[in-house]
Amino acid sequence: MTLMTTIEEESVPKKSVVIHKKNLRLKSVLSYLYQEGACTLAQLADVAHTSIPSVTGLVEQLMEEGWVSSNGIVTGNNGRRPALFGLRPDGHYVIVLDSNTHDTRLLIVNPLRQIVFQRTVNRRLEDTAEFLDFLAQFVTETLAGSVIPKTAILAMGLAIPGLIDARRDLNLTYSSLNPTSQSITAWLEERLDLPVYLINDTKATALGENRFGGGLGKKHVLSINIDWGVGLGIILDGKVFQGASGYAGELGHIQVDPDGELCYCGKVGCLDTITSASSLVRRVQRAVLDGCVSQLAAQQNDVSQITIHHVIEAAHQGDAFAIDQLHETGYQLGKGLSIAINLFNPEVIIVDGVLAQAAVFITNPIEQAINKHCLSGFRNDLTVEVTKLNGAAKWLGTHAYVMENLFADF
Amino acid sequence: MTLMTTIEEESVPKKSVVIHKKNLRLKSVLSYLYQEGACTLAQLADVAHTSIPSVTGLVEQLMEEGWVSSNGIVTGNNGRRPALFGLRPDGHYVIVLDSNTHDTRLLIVNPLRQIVFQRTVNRRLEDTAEFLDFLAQFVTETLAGSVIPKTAILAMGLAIPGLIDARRDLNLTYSSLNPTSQSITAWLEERLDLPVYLINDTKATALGENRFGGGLGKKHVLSINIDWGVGLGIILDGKVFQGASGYAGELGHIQVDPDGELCYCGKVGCLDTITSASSLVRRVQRAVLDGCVSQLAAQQNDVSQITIHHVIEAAHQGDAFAIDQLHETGYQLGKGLSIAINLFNPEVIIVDGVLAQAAVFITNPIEQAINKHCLSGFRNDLTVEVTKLNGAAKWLGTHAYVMENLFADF
DNA sequence: CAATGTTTTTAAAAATATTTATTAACTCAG
DNA sequence: CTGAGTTAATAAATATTTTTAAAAACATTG
Repeated sequence: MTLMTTIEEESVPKKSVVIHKKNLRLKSVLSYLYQEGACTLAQLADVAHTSIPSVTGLVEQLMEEGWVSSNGIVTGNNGRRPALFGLRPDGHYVIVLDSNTHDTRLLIVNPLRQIVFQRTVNRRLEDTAEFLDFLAQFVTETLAGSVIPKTAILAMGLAIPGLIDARRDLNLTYSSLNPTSQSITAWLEERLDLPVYLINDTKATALGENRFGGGLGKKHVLSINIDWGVGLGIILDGKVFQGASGYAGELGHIQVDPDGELCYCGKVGCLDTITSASSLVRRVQRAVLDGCVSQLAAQQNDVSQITIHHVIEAAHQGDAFAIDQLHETGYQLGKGLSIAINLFNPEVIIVDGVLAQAAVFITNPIEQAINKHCLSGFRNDLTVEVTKLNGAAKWLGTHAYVMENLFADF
Repeated sequence: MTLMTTIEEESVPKKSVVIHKKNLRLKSVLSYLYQEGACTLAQLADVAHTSIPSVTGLVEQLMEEGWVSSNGIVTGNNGRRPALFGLRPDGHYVIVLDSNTHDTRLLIVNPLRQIVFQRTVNRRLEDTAEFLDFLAQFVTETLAGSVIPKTAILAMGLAIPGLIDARRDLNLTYSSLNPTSQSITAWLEERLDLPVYLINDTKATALGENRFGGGLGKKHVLSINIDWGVGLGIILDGKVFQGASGYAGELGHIQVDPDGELCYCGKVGCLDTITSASSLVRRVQRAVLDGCVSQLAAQQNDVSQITIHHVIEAAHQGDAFAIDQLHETGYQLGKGLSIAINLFNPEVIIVDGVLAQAAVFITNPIEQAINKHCLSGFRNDLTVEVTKLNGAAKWLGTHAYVMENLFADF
């Protein structure tokens, strides 16, 4: 599947510099249009570092290829109004597949980041070889049943949790997923006949926040995803930071308590064991059994029914016990985050995941811990925010990851 | 002071794209020549993404401006031998000023990274307003006494320890250094009539290692500098990582022991209090007083004479006590480093500073700790090395920092 | 030692991009 | 509602860069 009419000749071994430069300009035009929406030729000439006549030619080419369409004109300005150009919403769809510990979700997203099709299935990510089969089948089936023709789909992005080897596209945590002699992406690409991009879910969330959420325009962003564990997504210099192998950001498994609980990773006293949403719920359940004073005590006869949502709900209603519990988790999390802050010196920290709904009940204790455990210099340039994307950060980030990689491959 | 005959016109508000592109090409040619030494036109055309006739023009221009000279021809190859071009060693000198807790050192370095003049004065970095005066005077005096004309000097790089605000060029640790209403660099620039670049010493060391030492060609490098404290220098994507404000990499002040010693930073149980060379010496001195079995016990009547060099020397001679002490420091350091590894997922860790002389006596325990505290994925792609630059990493890195910034400003 | 093959350099031609100038579209004031 | 003032798009002219071709420099080999 070709991305676009390649400018390249058939049998030229070394890419000519003029083609290389033209591709570079096409890439920056498309990236800019993707990020900013409709733009004028002047703006595009600016970002592509070229002249208006040149960029006019590029845009014409992209219009012929179905990427771009004329998109009205600017109003209100003085003088002649510039024409606007933007990505076309039809065609060039990307599949975003999000498989996590709750369910599996497939989105078909257009270049304007609108969801044109959506399907969720109640099957959670499993550490089995069959699960990849399921994913491939799920995609194939869904596509067969949808009105969107396969040829209109450009690529797929797969966001999953776990330690992902970004060079070999393997998942070290859910290692049964890895095909015997191939990468996850190569396996899926073969089955689906589509370019596939693999990204860790937390990294996708961070990218989504950086491109379209609270971290918009910021260079260095940390995003924490509090769910089963604590995931840290890192944006440095406006790019997803992967590290040498793709494992960067394992905050959940740094040791914070040498005498702590045994973590599922095999080590002792990991941050995960203290500050994840699941450990919070476990603590609450135990306390309710022990007869604590709280509206959550109403569930005393079946504490297993208590979920993180109940705790957050209770806190919002003023339940002191719930607030204290969230405070404790937030404070411990903030302590762990302080380490990351000392090392990364970020501009924003964005709280994502289920605990984001706890709003100030989680950000306040985090800030408190940061104030105590970081030098003042770090704090002055730092804000702690809760996501405003309402859970969309992950798929938005996955989509952006796919699109930006596609553009980069020109 | 102009870097080179600017191609820019006098009163053009918006830089024309053709000038911008030419400057970009000049920059990549100069950077490449600086990094690689002598090159052929074909190589330069390659890195500048342009044609050979074009790069020939650029090189001719740089030769006229005194940057570049013809540098012999390649021998041995088949076919016509290409001419080599390289930076000229005369002129375009850069002053490297290194002020630390031991002494203050001034180097004049040519574009080939050869030291053409050197002067060390036995005055250590002080947290006083007068110290900046001293630095300026030291530079002025030295220049006046040297045969190198002031006009041949392009810029100065100042490497100092401490938390440096890279956007405002202030030192938060040695805060008395900061001029009342200016940055450190602006103040020095005014006094010396030279562009001045400020860089944290550990970051300079990391850059030196990445460009010319063990981290050569690697993308993600951590360099630890063990001296009075523990400094972590971070190279990500081949660039010095500064973070939002320039504070990135404060490994020394993450809390590793909540019940530990009080650190000079005001917090408790910082890594610095456990793993710095100075704390190691303190522990050794105490043990010697307590009558431990070691060749170091010979100094029992005046333990204050025992330095880190004695301990390392003893270890190399097989002294079990010294080896144990180094092991303990290395292991604790490795534990702290494991956190940074979990977050940065680097390719190499390079040990610098006085403890580098301890060689395997320090790297072995570090590796041991990493093996215990990091997931296997991280370890597989990671090596721990001792610097091979013999203490030159810092000034080499400072020089590279200045040169690369100068080129970038074209 | 000349012929052949290889690679760099230089020169001329072709392609491409940028500037400048012109035309078009539109406000707003009088 | 007309003309001055603005800004955008287009066209023509200019400049630059790349490509292609030819020449030069050198090694190898029969």
